[in-house]
Amino acid sequence: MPELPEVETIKNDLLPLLTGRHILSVHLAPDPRGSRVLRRAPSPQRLCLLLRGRKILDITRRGKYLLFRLDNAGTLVIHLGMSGRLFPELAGNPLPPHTRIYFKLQGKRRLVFVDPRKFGEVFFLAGEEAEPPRLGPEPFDEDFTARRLEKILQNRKALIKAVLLDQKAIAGLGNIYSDEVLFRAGIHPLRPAASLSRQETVLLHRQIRKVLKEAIASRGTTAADRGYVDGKGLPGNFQLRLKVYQRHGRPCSVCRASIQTVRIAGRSAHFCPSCQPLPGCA
DNA sequence: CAACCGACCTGTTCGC
DNA sequence: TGCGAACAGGTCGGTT
Repeated sequence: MPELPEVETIKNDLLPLLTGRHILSVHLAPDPRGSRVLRRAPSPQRLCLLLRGRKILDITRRGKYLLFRLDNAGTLVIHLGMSGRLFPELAGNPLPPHTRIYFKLQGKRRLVFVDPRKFGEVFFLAGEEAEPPRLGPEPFDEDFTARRLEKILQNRKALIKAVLLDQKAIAGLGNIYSDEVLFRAGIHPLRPAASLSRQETVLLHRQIRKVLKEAIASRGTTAADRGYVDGKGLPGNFQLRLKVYQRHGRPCSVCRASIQTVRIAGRSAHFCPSCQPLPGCA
């Protein structure tokens, strides 16, 4: 569930604590069904070999992925999945429940990856600027223009909500922020992506950046049923600013209409039927 | 290839 | 009150 703002917050928290430090060793928690956390990694032994003794030069983010740049021209990649938490803590403390992997670091800390639902993943990519494949443009990159978004939407047959969730189209949006962005742009989630006007596309582009920026400033969203915490173990604040997500049946903060839910692309989409009208429907 | 759907996973919520 | 069913969702892989 951590989406772009949550991953960005964690990255910013970890950056001053971890850059310049060495990874002393890698430890995999025993798992009776095999280690799902390394399902895409080379192999536990090979990963250990690649990481042991490496210095963390920098930490960056691409979409929802955290990228640890290492001094062997390689990149340790971590995706938090639905329930993943990543935080440094003092060695010697008991490992938290659902710890999948941890890294002993230079100094008295270790970096712990906790993930109850096992959707998260750790792997290694060769290359100084390697990044996970098949990701669309980064919302804050210069080349993500309204024009580029227009091209992305025009070529799609899917609904706008489904396209916003597709990481190959745009990287970083998940269910929370796609709902919130559509609300602020006044666009119904069931609209076909290709049906948006130029004006609507420009508005959507603006709101993607605006909502993500606000959410980063609020240190992410810790929703009712979600255990997101930042790199310091603290919850975010953006849940206080949500307009539609998980507000089914409650009054819209703008027009007081009842927030509704519809199923799209296997996800629940929340929207205001009055602020986000569907053309052709009364 | 784009679109769609089931599988993965477990803590929480819902319904009888 | 209790217990099982349903739900939550990011990504992958298989199918159409």
